[in-house]
Amino acid sequence: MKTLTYAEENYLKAIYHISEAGKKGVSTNDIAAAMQTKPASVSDMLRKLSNKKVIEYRKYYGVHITEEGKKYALQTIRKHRLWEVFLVEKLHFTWDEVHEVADELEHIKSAILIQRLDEYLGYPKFDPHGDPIPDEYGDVKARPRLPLSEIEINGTGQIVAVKDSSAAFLRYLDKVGAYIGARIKVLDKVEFDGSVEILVDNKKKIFMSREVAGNVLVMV
Amino acid sequence: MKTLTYAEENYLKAIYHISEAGKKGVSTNDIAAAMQTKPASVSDMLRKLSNKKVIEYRKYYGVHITEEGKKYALQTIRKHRLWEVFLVEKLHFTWDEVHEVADELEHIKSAILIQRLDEYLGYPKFDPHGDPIPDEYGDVKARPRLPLSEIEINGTGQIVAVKDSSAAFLRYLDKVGAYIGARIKVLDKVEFDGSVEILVDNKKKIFMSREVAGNVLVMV
DNA sequence: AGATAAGTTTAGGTATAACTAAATATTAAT
DNA sequence: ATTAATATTTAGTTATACCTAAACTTATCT
Repeated sequence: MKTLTYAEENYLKAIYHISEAGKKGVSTNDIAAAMQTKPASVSDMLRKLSNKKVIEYRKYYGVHITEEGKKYALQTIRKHRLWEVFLVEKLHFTWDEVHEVADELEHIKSAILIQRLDEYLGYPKFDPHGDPIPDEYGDVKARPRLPLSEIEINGTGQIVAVKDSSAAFLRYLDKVGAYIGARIKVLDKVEFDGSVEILVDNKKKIFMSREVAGNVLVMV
Repeated sequence: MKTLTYAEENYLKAIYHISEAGKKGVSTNDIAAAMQTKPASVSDMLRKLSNKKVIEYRKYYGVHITEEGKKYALQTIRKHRLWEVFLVEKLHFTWDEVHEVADELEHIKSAILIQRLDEYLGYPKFDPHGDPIPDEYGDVKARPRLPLSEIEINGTGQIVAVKDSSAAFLRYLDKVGAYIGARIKVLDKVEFDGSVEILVDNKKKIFMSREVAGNVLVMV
């Protein structure tokens, strides 16, 4: 069991997320953008992470996360998402308020704390944004999901996650009446601008632009 | 609102605790002992804390915490103790397991988090060790308390706190049948070694050495 | 292919927070 | 009032994690 610093955990988490999205080598620039830092700082860190064998690093050719690195990344993600559940379900945070706080809480080291928290929350499988919570071995239950924009007319499903979980986007969703867990039906799709009309929970009709619908993930 | 680093918060908390106990200037050596670090490191930190005006520092003559410093120290103590209540009451930690974890949790920055946690816990006034929880303005409800060793024969009271809250000491107390909140009566005091015989909750007779009894605080 | 652009790394510097060893100040003891 | 003991500070070093500026590598364009 290696000990990673906060910064190392954050970089590893970012690298994991980027490689999950793209499925190939992750570039220094992408990491710098995700971490809101400079490429030079990223190069420094990649050397450190490589020494700790949590990534494979070939200069100028981007990085791949190792199996061991994935394990650490998933532990951090597990902690982050469990704390998000806690904040929303127990402390009544709204789902757009939890991110920053969970980003701090995810680094608390105690293993027993996370085990007890998990138990206390009733072993949740998904966080408030609909993202799956890895179990203590790093296994994730993936849901089959599609962007709302790709569901055909009269297709139904349940909103299970969002791609862009920025506070602004989440607030916007709440405002128009969409939320994780909402049952939806696509009533109409406008050809020329790609916007969709959907029915939420069989009672509320709302419109969404192609941009928004592309960021809302639905389990069909 | 200044931002203090984790290390600065920890030093300030230690300085506050030591000055509360002794009521006068706090020495570099005392701080080094409390922080498990070297005097040279303490000197470094005192310069930094002095620059931030949270302590008054005269070289070679120890430090005094300022009013502003006290405010920050009490905030950290408030967070520490609220998290301890959470760990014991919600996650069923025993009172000797909470210290290390709370030492990490106390540095989480979100003010709204602490406010909501306080509410969720029902605005507790004392932590699991019986120590008072400062309110959001730093006000503490102090309980009048005496070491158990100084209570006279037939005197009664309630265990409200311990001076030495080390895990070993707390486990020992639990083992002999003492705990925070226990109602006690002093049955006998042995002259030559200072040990005491006490009755816990009107049903269990236990013995305590002078050392142990001196570390158990009783509200009379 | 050679020039330019884009991406990445290195070199050198800053701040935090620790350390050891040496120097200095204060306090206690004869 | 010196000396000795204790306490404290300074100087110099290390490690993390960031930065800017310059150098270098790879990719792209004509």
